[in-house]
Amino acid sequence: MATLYDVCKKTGLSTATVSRVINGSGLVKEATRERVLKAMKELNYYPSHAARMLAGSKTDTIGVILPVIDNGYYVRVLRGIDVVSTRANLKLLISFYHSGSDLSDILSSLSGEGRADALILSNDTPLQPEQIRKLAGSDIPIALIGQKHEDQPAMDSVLLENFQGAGDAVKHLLEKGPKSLIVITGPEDNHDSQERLRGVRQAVADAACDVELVVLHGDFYHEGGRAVFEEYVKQSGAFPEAVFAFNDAMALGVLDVLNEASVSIPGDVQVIGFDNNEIAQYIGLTTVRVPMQKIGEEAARLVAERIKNKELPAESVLMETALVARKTTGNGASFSSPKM
Amino acid sequence: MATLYDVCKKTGLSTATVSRVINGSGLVKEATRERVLKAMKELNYYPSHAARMLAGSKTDTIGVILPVIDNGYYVRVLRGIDVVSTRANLKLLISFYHSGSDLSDILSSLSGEGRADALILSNDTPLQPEQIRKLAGSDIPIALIGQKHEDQPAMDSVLLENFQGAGDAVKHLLEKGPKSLIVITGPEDNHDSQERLRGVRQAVADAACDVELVVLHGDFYHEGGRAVFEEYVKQSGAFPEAVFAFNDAMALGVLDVLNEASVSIPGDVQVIGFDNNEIAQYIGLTTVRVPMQKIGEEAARLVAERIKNKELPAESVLMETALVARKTTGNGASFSSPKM
DNA sequence: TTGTAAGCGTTATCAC
DNA sequence: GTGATAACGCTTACAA
Repeated sequence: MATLYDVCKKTGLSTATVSRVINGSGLVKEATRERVLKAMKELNYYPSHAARMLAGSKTDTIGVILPVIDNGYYVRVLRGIDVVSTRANLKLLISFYHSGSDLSDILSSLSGEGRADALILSNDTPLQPEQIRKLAGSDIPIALIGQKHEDQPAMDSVLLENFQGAGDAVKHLLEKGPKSLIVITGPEDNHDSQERLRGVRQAVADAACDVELVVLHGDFYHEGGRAVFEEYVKQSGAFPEAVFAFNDAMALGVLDVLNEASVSIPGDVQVIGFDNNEIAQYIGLTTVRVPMQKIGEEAARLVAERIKNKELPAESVLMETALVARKTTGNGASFSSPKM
Repeated sequence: MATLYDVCKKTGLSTATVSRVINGSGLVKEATRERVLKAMKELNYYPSHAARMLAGSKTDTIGVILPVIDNGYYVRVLRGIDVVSTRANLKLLISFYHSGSDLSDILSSLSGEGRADALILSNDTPLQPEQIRKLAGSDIPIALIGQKHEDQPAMDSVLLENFQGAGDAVKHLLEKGPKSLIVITGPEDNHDSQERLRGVRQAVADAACDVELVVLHGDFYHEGGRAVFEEYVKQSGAFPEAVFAFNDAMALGVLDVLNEASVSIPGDVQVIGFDNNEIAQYIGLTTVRVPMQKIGEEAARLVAERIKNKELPAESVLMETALVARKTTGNGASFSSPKM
């Protein structure tokens, strides 16, 4: 591997000058510049990332921490992060965590060992913002996705318009004047879920009609949604007229139950999900669109800016959601299950 | 940030000794060891990754290069890579490329700048293995996914049993004795697609029946599959009795056309895809399962081993595929489109 | 505009 | 077992 010294030798210049042309910093005569560039090409020289990190104390790397991906959601977020960080010439060091992994280990190796200049941390973390800040050290910029934080320094967040989105969903459902409305939430400590529930309550109150609102506690999983809904149906002995699941996966579980009982959708029961995932689009599930890629883009933008200027005030970006009305609430052709 | 020196100061030991306990290398008296460990905790010391890289010339990082993910396929592969690399204490530096990005840039920054100890490169690369090797330098271990290579040093590969899988699909289709069989391939230069086509031809020959085999050229995309099939139907003025699309996305395109024409599936037309993606599972598309996560695991295993021992002979792992018979070929309940 | 030289925080080779 | 000390390949004041 050719080193900076080799380039110096070949050009007869000092390390300082060669370094300057590599970094585009400082003033260098154009002729010199070209001489250096030429030598670099000829020697097939690439600056050692390790040495630059050590001497310059920056890594050009963003550490990304995501929950284990298998639902297609975080892939899109990741894609957004990638788009922006590539543009900013930042590499992505990615860690996935699941219930078994120790998040503090990940944080310390990313931040403590200095492998990254900034962190993007997605929601569903078992840690509170304060703990994250403590574990990651006080210096590194952090962007939190889907997690609220109160006054942590150098900590940005990308939030979702959950309240609004959930409200829209409920309004849409109430248009047909159902007597009962079931909502199926996510995990109790999930911020998104909490906000959605607030939105639901508000919308029901605003509607000033007398639907019966029933809140069922789900877990954001298909099977979980199915189970909790099935249980409810069994208990109550009847189907509700409207169901709003706080994500698409659970809505699919609800559809399973409905289809198995040959209930007409949306004739007898309307169903709405949240996310607008691939299957929702494919089968025509009415849902609330989440701009996943944009979320990633914003998170990356925030940390990229904060890397350049650490003094920036903490920013909190709110991402828009939008109701996508489809067949399961009576828009377009009638819904027919793919799972007969 | 506390440094090694701080630990030395605090313990009265030399850098050599402290370094030894950090790395678990060399002999250190147990009492000393504990003293050091204690000091590290107290100082909240983490070894600088940059310095270790520079001095030790290893990065503990695998560079992963994947096509832009939006089909859920590579997420699963990534998950597999993650599982194994986490276990081996290797971090993942991930780059996505798309037609617009310059793969050679990615390779040089990962390998040339020494950011990674090994590379995992997924298929659909515009580059040949020889070019990849050249760009990445001759030293770094590389595992190729889904790409054959001839005798590149320190280059492993993870291949798929495409031939077999495609053959199984065809056999399954021919059981009902269709008069015509359409296959829709991927891009012409795609290795997987080529092998699948070989498998198809062989199976048709072996069957020794007189199906008419028609090969349509697709692109692995839903819309592309739909378009090419629609065109065929228009030209021929009739529906074939069996369709084998070389991935699930295109098979969904075929189903679109069939459903719009209210053709009975599998009564009139049988359809098979390839991949076993989420939608295929959901709607009951017969397909060939690809062990995506296992592919990632194998790739990571290969490079992890090669990092430890560069002299290992090049290895080529063949991953099993398996036919998953579902409704679109008459298994289970009859198929009914979700997209009426 | 260019050069000198002092770090950056480890690892590893020798000695002791 | 432990300690000096020389790399590792760059960045960046400070000089010139």
